[in-house]
Amino acid sequence: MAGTKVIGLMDGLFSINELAEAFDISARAIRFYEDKGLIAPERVGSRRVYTKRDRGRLQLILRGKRLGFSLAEIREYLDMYDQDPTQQAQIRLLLEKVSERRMQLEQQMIDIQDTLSDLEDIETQIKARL
Amino acid sequence: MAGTKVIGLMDGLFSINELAEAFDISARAIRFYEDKGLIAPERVGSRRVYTKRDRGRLQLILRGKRLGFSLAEIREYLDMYDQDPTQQAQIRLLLEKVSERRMQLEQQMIDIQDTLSDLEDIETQIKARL
DNA sequence: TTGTTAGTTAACGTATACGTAAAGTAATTC
DNA sequence: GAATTACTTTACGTATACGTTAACTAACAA
Repeated sequence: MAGTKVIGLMDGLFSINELAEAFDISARAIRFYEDKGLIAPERVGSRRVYTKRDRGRLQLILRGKRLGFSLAEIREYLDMYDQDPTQQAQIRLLLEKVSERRMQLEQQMIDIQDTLSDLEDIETQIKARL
Repeated sequence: MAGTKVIGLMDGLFSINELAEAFDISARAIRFYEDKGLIAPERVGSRRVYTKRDRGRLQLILRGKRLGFSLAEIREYLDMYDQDPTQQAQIRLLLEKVSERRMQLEQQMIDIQDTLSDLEDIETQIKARL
């Protein structure tokens, strides 16, 4: 079973390598996310087959990573999405985390500015010596 | 020698714990940075004594960390600052790195926006059910 | 003199997120 | 039927950034 074409996998279905390529990550990474319970594709024989929904989850995983959340945290939020979306308490918790992250980003922006301005000073000094 | 007050340490001089407290990091972390060659305080006996300049370096280290640079990278840039500041090539390299980081931050901002907007959708749906 | 405090070095331990073989299997191609 | 392709599971390895004892030392207070 493993190592076959599975004939295009039908519409809206993807192989692990298709997703890996699409998102520019390794297949190993995707399997790792599965190990950690973040995603659970169906199997055709032993091979993983991903639906559009799985693809969407993967996208959320990657967004979470870019935001600096750990896989464990991302897992919690994915589970949250799966459950009844009326669980307001959890949504508030997520809102809090996102807002924390936003503050961090704002600090980082300041750091970038400070660094750039240090660099400008140096460049100015260099030019002054010429 | 170790375990003394060192009588305020004079003006503009700091103990490891003073710096740890000031920057809200552990003394262990500061020693770790020293191990990695990012900072090199003088000793009075066996105890570390930090000057204002050391303090400045520490601040740069922490800024670098907030920007997502590894300690190894930060070390390179600190070394750069130490050397002749006319080494334009290195400054350009740093400018590149900072600019890369800026792009990442911009992506993160987009991710934050996307996440917030997902959350808004959920909240809207919740309210619609009431 | 005995604590107490504030430090020291040395070294093993920990978490996260994969990378990287190694060895095997199944379907398709030649 | 042999080779190739595209997977699969298992499991050890790696990098980063410290945390955490453990055992020791020196100055000062009581």
